[in-house]
Amino acid sequence: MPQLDSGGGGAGGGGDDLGAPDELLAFQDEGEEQDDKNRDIAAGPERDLAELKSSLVNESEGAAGGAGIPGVPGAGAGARSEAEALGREHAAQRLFPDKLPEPLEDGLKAPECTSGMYKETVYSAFNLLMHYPPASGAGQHPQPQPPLHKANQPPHGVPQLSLYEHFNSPHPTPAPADISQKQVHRPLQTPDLSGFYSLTSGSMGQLPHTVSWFTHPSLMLGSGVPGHPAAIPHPAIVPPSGKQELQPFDRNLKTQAESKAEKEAKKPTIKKPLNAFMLYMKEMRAKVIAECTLKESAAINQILGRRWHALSREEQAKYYELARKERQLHMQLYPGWSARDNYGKKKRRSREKHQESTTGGKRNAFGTYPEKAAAPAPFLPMTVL
DNA sequence: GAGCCTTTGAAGAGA
DNA sequence: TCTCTTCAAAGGCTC
Repeated sequence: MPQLDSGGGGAGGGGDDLGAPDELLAFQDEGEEQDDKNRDIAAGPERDLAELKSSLVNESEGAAGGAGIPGVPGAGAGARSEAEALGREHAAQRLFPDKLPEPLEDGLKAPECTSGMYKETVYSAFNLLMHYPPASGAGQHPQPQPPLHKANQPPHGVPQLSLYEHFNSPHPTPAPADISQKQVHRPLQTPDLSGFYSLTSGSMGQLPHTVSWFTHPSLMLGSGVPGHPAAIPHPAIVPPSGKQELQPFDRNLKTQAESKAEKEAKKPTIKKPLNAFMLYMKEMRAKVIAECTLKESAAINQILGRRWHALSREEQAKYYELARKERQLHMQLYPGWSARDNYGKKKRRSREKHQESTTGGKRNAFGTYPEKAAAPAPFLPMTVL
């Protein structure tokens, strides 16, 4: 479905039915955009890069002055020209030292961006893709391959693995314990995990073998992994708000309705599978941070967004395919899960507040600022005054 | 400490 | 069917 081969890539070949139409659409669109993209890359990348760089300079270096206000379009534009002048010379080199196919050329780094900060142990695209087979046959499951790097160890020390990484890691054992410290709910952990890790596919039949060591209450209830004695969650599962559960004696104080509501609220959240860009971002974030000594995710994401567009079709196809695999795996792990489950949980933002204050200027989900701001909000329960 | 910012893509909701 | 909205990650920042 995801026509990954159509682009002459060869990265595809997955024959699954879970391909998202978006991929095809994306590529179709890019078929046209690609020209622009290539033109962009070939003709004037430095200009764009310089602009981006300058804005980043404003944000990162000039943050104290408050000249660059992240999130406010046009903010810091005054300082931009100055920064442009300063940064134009180095921008392209510094931000995009990779005119070559990016993810696989870690060895090339702009000198000014490699001030000893870059560490190849950080999750890199290479690392991720090493777990991802070249799709030699349709319907085949990926064979775990030895990673080039020893560990996926982000700077903060907590392994951040995608589903695919997680389940295909040849050394999955330590991950759950570490992850659980930060973001994973561990409902039924037993001390006898070592043997559990080594379980073979068994009932999980078609999943990679490493999947089997993972179970979760939701899984055990609904995914055909009945009777597993222990649960080892994976990165997609986090406790709500990352908070500790109430102690039993606390619960006794609650009314039944309250406890029920609480119980509902305390259900571990199953996160959405990462899309292609998210996977790409996760891979390249550390690299950008290292190269440009940036830490603000907003700025980093801007860079990554541009880099994403600068990627070749084949390179993007890798991530689309990877994302498709993640979705497939996610689907298998949580058959009953729907994105609806998390809908509205996170963003209870005061949209009314925003609309009141920025009528006409609020950025929509597509990152643009629609002129017709008077468009009626589909649901605004609080607008009754 | 919750939420914002910023990106793209997937998917849900509603017209 | 189309448009709009929300959520995925991330970490500094603001209130």
